[in-house]
Amino acid sequence: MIEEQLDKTKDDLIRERLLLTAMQEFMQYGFSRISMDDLAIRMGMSKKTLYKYYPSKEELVKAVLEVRKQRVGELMSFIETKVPKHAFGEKIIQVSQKVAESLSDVQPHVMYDLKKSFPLIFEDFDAFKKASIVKGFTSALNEGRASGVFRDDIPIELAVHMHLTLISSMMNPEYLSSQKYTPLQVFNMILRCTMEGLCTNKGRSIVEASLFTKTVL
Amino acid sequence: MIEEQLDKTKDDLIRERLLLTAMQEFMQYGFSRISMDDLAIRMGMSKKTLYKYYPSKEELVKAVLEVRKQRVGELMSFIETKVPKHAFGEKIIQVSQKVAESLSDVQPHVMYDLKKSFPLIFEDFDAFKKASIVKGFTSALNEGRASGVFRDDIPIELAVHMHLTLISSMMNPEYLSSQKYTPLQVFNMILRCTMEGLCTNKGRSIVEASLFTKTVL
DNA sequence: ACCTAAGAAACTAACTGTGTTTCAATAGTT
DNA sequence: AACTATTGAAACACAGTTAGTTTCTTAGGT
Repeated sequence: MIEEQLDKTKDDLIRERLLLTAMQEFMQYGFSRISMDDLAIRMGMSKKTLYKYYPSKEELVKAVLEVRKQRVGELMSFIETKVPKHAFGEKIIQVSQKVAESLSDVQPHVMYDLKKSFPLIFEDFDAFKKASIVKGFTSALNEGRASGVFRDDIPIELAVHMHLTLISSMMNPEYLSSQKYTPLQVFNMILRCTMEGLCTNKGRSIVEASLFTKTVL
Repeated sequence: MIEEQLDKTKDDLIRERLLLTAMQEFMQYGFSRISMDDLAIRMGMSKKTLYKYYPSKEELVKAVLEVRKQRVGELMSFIETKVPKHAFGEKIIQVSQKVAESLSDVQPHVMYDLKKSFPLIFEDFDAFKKASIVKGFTSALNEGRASGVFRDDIPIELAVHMHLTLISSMMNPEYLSSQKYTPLQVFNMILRCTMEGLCTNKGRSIVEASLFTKTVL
C-alpha cells in the first residue's frame, strides 16, 4: 500500500527495459524473426508477464518505433538550432555523425521485414524518417552549395540518398565488428571519401576525363 | 520417337526458363518468401510439372546460385584478361560497371533470407562472391595506387567495401524506379562522387581542415 | 479411339508463432 | 503460520504457411 508508488516505478522500469531489449533485438534480427517467446527468454520472464506489459506484439512494435521517431526528431532539431548558420562543413559533418549514430544499430533488411509484417507502422515511420533526415541533410548540402563549397552538378536528392545509404550500410555492428578499425575511424574515412573522393589531385583530372567519354556514350 | 531429341531440347528450354524465372523472383523477394506454389503460378504450370524439373526447392535454389556464381566468375576473369594493365581508370570503371550490372537485381535483404533458409548454400555462395569481386576490385584499386592516381591514406579493404556497398544498395530496381534518372546516369553520378568527392576544389581544402580537427579529437 | 502427359485442386504433414490457460512455486502481508 | 497475489514453466489452442504428394480430369498426339 505504502509502496504503491514504488511498485509503479518498478513496473515502469521493467517496461522500459523491455522496450529497449525489444528494440535491440528487433533492429538486429528483424521484427518478424524475433518472436514473443524469444523476447520472454531474453528478458528472463514468462510470456505471461511479458503480455502484462504490452498486450500484443503490434503494440510493442509501435512503441519501439515511436522511440526511434522521437530520437530522430530530437537529433535533427538539435542540429538545426545549435549549429551556426554558415558553418556548412561543420553542419554536414554533424548531421552525418548523428545519422550514423542513430542508424548504426539498424540492419538494412529490418525495414523490409517491418514493411512486410506491419505495413501501416512501416509507412508511418518511414515517412517521418525520410522527411526529417532528408530535410536536415538537404539543407546542409544546400547551404554548402550556396557558398560554393559543394559541387552542384549532381542532383541534390541523389547526393543525399547516396551519403545516407553509405553511412547506414557501413555503420552497422555486423560490419564494424569484422573490421580492425573503430566506428569513429570508419566514419571519418567514409566522410573523407564522400567529401573528397578517392582520387589524388593528379588522378582526379584523369578519371574525370575518362568518365566524361563514358557518359557521352 | 523421332522427336525424342526435340523433346529433350524442349524440356531443357523449359527448365532454363524456370531457372531464370526462379532467379528473378528469388532475387527480388527472397528465397523463403517465394513458395513453390508461387513459382508454379508464375510459370503457368502445375506444381506437379514443376517438381518434374527440380525435385526439391533446395535443388532449385542451388541451381540458381550456381548460375550467379558462374556469371560473377566470367565477369571477373573477363576484366582481368581483357582490360589493359595500366588503364587503371578504365579498369575500375569497368569493374564497377560490371558489379553494378550483376548486383542490380539483388535486394540486400535477400541474402539475409538465404542465410537463414539455406545456411550452407549461402556460405558457399558468399565465400565465392566475396573472393572474386573483392579480388577484382582490390587489384584495380592497387594498380591505381601504384600509379599514384588513388590516394593511399585509406585502408584498401575499406575503400573496396565502401564502393561495393554504395553500388549494390543504389543500383537496385526499387530505388532506381523511384528516380527520374536512368540507371546509367545514377551509376555515373555515384562514380563521380566516389572518385572525386562531393566538394569543389575550393571546398576540398576547407572540409579537409575541418575533418582533420575532428579526427584528432 | 487410345495413351501419355499435363493441369487443377485437394490433401498431408510438419512447422511456426501469437496469445491463453493451467498449475505449481514463491514472495509479501498479516 | 496462513492467506493472497504475482510469477514462471509448460502445455495448449488456433490459425497460417508451405513443401511435397495424390487423385481425378482434360487435352493432344498417334
